[in-house]
Amino acid sequence: MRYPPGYKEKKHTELLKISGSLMKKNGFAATGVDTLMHAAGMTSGAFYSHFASKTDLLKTLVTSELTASQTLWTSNPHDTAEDWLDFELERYLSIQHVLQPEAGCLLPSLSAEIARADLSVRERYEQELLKGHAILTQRLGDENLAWAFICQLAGSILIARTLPTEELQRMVIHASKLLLRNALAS
Amino acid sequence: MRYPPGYKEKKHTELLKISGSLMKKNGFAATGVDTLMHAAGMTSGAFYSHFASKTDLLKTLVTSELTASQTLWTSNPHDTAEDWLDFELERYLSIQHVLQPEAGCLLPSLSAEIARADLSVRERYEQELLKGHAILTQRLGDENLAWAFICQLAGSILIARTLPTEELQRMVIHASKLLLRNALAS
DNA sequence: GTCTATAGGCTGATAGAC
DNA sequence: GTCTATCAGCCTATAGAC
Repeated sequence: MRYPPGYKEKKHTELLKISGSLMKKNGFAATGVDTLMHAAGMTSGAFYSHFASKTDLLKTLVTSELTASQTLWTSNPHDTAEDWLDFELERYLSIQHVLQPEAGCLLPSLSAEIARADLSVRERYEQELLKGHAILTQRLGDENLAWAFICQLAGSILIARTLPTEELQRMVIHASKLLLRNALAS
Repeated sequence: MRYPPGYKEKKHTELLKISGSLMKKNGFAATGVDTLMHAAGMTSGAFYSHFASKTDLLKTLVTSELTASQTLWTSNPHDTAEDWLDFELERYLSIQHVLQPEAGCLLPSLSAEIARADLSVRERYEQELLKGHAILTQRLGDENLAWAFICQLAGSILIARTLPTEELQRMVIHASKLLLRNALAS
């Protein structure tokens, strides 16, 4: 059977999208190659014509997911630093983000597993995180504040997701917004 | 073979200590029953005379680990709110805590997996987290600030651990300390 | 490029001897 | 209470047909 030109690239992109969703939702270790490929309408054997190993997928995923996040940030329509940041806070610290890890940021879902991964994965991650940090530093005018924002954002979604009631989840993201807005004002 | 009275309780406590270390270091899903039991000098069959299932271990672990963290907090020797908090910030946001997950807090290591666990696990987690939140609220005098602190602390250690160089790790925890100290002052 | 089939190993969990 | 032995199922990865 022949495949049209560009087919592999298209499938590759599709695999990254599907595996991103699955792994953010269920975890990297908990998501098997077979499960992933069947969700993409293929069988496990075809996985290795796209990725050298499961670790290679994680590496690729780190780049594609964090690049997508940066694109989201740069598509923020607001100009002034205050409006820009307010828009991002509302989007990131939303109950939707808490309830839908599969559609959300990589950081709260997969950071713990990335911290335990190969150096090559962490170096790729560092590279992308530094780009995000640079964008935020530009808006905040302060490198330290930018790092603290990243930690607060990821930490809030992470903790909110562990809690069993939406009431507490809302309390956590609300509290986090208050702290960050206060940090901006001072 | 007979076993002296209190032997099971002693082994049970030992198992919790060892499994806590292993799972904080390598992750819950990634740590098998066999690996865990051999680290404790036993074989896998004996696991099930201590815990009904692996999930049951996680549930028990949540209580024992977070209780231990609360004990640490309450053993803080300082009286005034400012000194008490400064002591905790220095202890939690230390490079040792970044480099030694096996000896550190459960939150940065296992929150993502707890968020994906059974409701029974998350309810147990909620119960303990609320106790910690209450302690912090008492010191900070503000419920929202207490939630935001918890998120910032866990998030900072989580993100720092993903980074490949100690230089960046130090930068992240330093930035986090600055934000929290600033929040205290205002 | 994807398929089926399969290898070898690890997983969580159980049964029965001691 | 812990042991050995074992189960069925899943895992990552590979070989070869189409």
